[in-house]
Amino acid sequence: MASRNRKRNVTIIDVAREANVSYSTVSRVVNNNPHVREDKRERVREAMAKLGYVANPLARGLAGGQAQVIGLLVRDLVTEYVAQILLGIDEELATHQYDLMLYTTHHRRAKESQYIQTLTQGFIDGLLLILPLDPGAYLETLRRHQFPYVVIDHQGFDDFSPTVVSTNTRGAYEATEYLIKLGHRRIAFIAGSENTSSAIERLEGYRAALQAHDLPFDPALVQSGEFDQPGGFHAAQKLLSLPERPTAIFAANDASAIGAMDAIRSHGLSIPGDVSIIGFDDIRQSAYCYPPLTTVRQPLIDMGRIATRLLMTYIANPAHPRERVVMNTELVIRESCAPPRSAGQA
Amino acid sequence: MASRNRKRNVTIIDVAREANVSYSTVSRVVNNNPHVREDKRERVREAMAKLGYVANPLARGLAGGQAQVIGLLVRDLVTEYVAQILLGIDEELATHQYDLMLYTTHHRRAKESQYIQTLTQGFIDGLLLILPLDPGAYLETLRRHQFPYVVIDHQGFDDFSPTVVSTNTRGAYEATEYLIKLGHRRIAFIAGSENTSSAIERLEGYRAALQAHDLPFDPALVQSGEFDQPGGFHAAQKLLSLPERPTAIFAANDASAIGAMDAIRSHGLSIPGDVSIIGFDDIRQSAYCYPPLTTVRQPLIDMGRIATRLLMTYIANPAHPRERVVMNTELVIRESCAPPRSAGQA
DNA sequence: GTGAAAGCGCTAACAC
DNA sequence: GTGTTAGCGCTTTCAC
Repeated sequence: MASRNRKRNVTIIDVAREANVSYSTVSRVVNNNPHVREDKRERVREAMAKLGYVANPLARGLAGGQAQVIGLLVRDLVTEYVAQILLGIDEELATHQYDLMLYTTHHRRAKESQYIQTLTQGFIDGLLLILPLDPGAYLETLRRHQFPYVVIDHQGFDDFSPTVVSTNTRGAYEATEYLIKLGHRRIAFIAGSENTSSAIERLEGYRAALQAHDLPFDPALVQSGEFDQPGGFHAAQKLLSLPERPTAIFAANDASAIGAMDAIRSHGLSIPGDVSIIGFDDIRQSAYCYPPLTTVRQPLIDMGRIATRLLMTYIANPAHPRERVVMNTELVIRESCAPPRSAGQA
Repeated sequence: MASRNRKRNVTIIDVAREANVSYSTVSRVVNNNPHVREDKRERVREAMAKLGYVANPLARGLAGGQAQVIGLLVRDLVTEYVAQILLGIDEELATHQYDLMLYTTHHRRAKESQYIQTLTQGFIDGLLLILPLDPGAYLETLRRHQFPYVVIDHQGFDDFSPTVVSTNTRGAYEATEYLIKLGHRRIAFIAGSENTSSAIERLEGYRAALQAHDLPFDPALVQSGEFDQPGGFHAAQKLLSLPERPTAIFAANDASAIGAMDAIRSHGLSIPGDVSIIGFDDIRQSAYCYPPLTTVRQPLIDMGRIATRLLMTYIANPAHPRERVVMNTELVIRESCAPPRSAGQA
């Protein structure tokens, strides 16, 4: 264990000596405590500037104050989905003088609760969770610790958690309805990872739209795509090998839609001529794939931003009532959908 | 300032009491210090397990130990380029029991040095820097503090810094040569942000290839694309308005290449029929844009991974000699390049 | 309003 | 090998 060769940094004590006050006064100034006379406050400020004082977040955290850091718990960093949310978080954070600690679970449940343990020790002041794997296991812990947190894109289970979600069901409904109105009758669905509520809700939206338009729900037309590109590819493979091939595919997210597009082409079929395809999320790739993907836009950046804003509120004011924010999705029509070849029959 | 309602966590002292040893012994066990008798070590381990002890990183850091956290200093999170490197870092970190602290400068130089100040206070054990803006200003500070760090994708300025880079010059040379061999004579270059060494080196590679093949260097054919999509778009606009239009464009990165593709199409030109285009990086979008982009692949994930591995080495062994790792680039041929229409003349 | 002093949980000398 | 103890830099009572 190599010993740290840390040069002594300027501490609160140096500042106190320079300003000729006790060091608790310096602490008060640093923390904007109003009980300091104006002239002293000024003197301290000058001393801080002169010495180039920077608070030590470690010491602050340890002593029970704010570390000025929030944590972000995610499954992985691979997806554009997470990247976009992260973008929003980061942007918002910049205006709050907070830093970000990244906790990646790499899809292992055990890691989630393990992290939560460390977290509540003062290293971070609050926690953002994107699409948690198994929240039941530890949201309770967070609440008991009165630890500020906000969940992004997860609902169900738990009605007490502050959450930012989007209108998954309605978005899926609209996407499916769009295909129906184009004249499609055999519409397949590439589902997301089971037991994520967004996946479940999108499936619900799909079924609801079918039902509303008196179309039968055929379980054979639903394949899991695991929310990723390879998953979408394989799901589409199966769907396209069906005796009665679907004329349109609705994928539960863009990543699996893009995988599905590969599969469609590898079957020698054209998009949207032979098969229409629609996704969900509107990640950057979707506008640039070929043909540009029609999709349900989820305001990911805003979701990250708003979740962060909520968290900041809860940190500043622990008594603040916890909210649940629902963001609107929006159908973005590009070029991957067309009426089916047999549309005339409709 | 809301006071933290922190429930008392299990500390080293609780473990010591449970195991009936002094708490420095517990500390030794936690830190794998060999000077502990096996039976006591075992007893401590059991006590830790029983009580569910988790070390407090704050206290460890403060007391001069390792916080088990490394920092990552980046300009922004917007780009696939950074996202890919981050991916590699994250993957490698997972095998090391280290966590990641994210510092985003949002392109403001002042923030960079401000961060460095806080960093050297023990919050993190080491620092990774991606494409630093103004390293001269603080790499010296880091060195003086003997603070472990690794720079990704930056060279020049500074010969003492451990670095991971790729063969920018050679990659650009090969890309340009590829276009030349296809028969192109008027090859434009969309440059990256000035004063980043990778941008400079890619320009060098481009010039060197022209020279090697006895083609004149025409400054009018070089436009800055700022390494991003809008930048690439505007640069291409200018290039395509030139009296003698280039038949091929080499963009200093994929993001600007994709922007350029938009511009080419908006001029009513086809790719690669009228204009060939080649990029640099090989981000995910490149394989999925239309037509799929020929590009110079830079092993971004590996660069992140290797940089992290180096950093881990330096943290564990401060005396370890600092290295400079150069990663090979590779030409990835897809469908955005073809011989010029007038190739017969060549 | 302000200072003194007691921790926060831990590492690393230092004794034995 | 193992225990004792002095900090690390700060927040927060508690007196005055």
